[in-house]
Amino acid sequence: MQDTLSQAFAALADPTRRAMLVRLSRGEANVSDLAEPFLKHMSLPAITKHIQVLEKAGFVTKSVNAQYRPCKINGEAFRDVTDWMDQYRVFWEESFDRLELYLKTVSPRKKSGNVRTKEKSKTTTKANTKGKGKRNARKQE
Amino acid sequence: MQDTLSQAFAALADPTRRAMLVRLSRGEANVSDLAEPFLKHMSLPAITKHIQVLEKAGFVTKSVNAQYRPCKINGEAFRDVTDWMDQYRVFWEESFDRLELYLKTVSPRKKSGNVRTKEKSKTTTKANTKGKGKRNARKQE
DNA sequence: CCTTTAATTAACATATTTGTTAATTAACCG
DNA sequence: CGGTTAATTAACAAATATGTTAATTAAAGG
Repeated sequence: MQDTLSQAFAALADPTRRAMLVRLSRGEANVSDLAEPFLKHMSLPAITKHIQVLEKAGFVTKSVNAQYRPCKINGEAFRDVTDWMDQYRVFWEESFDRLELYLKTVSPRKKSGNVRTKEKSKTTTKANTKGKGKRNARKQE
Repeated sequence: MQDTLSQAFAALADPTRRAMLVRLSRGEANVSDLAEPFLKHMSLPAITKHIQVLEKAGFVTKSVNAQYRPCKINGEAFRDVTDWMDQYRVFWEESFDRLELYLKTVSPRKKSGNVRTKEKSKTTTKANTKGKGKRNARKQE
C-alpha cells in the first residue's frame, strides 16, 4: 500500500477503525476513551495500532497532554476520498432515477420526458442526496 | 473482513481495482479489456482475482458472452460507501469554511459575524461542493 | 520515592492479500 | 477435429495486516 488514496480506503476497511471515527466525530477522545468499547474484544496495543493506521491515513491527529494522547478527527483527510467517490455518484443516482422514472409510469404525477443528460444527472444529484437522501434505513454504524 | 462496508472499502483500497472501476465507468468491458493496461505489470490470473474482489464487493457484475466475460459497473454498490462518507462531509467542509472565514478577515468583502452554527455549515456545504468544488487540482486517477 | 495510570514498543503468531506459474475449462473458428 | 482465444482454477510464495503477551516509557500523585 503506497498511495494516499489506497491508504485512506484501507484505513476505512475495518469496523473498529470506522467506529473510532464515529466516536471522534462527536469530539476529542483519549486513546483509552477510544479503546473502551473494544477492550472486551481486543487488547490496548491493538487499539494503539488501529489509531496509528488512522493517523497515517491522515484521518486522526494525536497530541500530547501529560500521559494522555487526545485524538482529534481531521476533516481534510476525508475530502480526497469523498472527491474520488463523487465521480461514481452519478452511477447510483442514475439507477435511482431509473427507479423514479419507472415509478412515474406506474403512478404518473408530472410529465416524464427526462432522458438523463449529464447536466440533469448532476443537478438532480444534490436534491436526491439531501432530499430523498437516506432512502432506505441503514445502520450507519 | 466480514461486513459489507469493510469489503467495499477494502476493494477500493487498491489502485489497480480503482483504475478498473474508472475504466468501467466509461462502459462495459471484457476481462481482457480491463487487463490490457496492466498486463505489462501483472499476469492475467492476478487481474481475474482483482475483478473477483470487485464482484464480491458488489461494484462489478460479470456476465457471459461466448468465451468473453463482459463486466459492468454496479452503481448501487457505491451508495453504501457514499452514504457512510457523507456523515463526515461536514468535517472537511467545516475546515474549508474556516479557511473561507479566515480569508474574509484578510480581504473583507461582506460582514463576517458568522460563528458557524450547525445550520450554517449544512447549507453552505452544498454550495461549496458544487461551486468551488475541486478546489485543488487532483489527479482523480 | 514508589506506585499507578496511560500509552507505546518489541517480539512473535496467524490470517489475509497479492502475486506468480502451470494446468484446465470452454467456446470459437478454419 | 484441432488449434487458438478468453478466462479461471490450483498450488504455491511472499508481503502485509491484525492480533497477542510481556516489557518499556513517562507523567501523576499520594
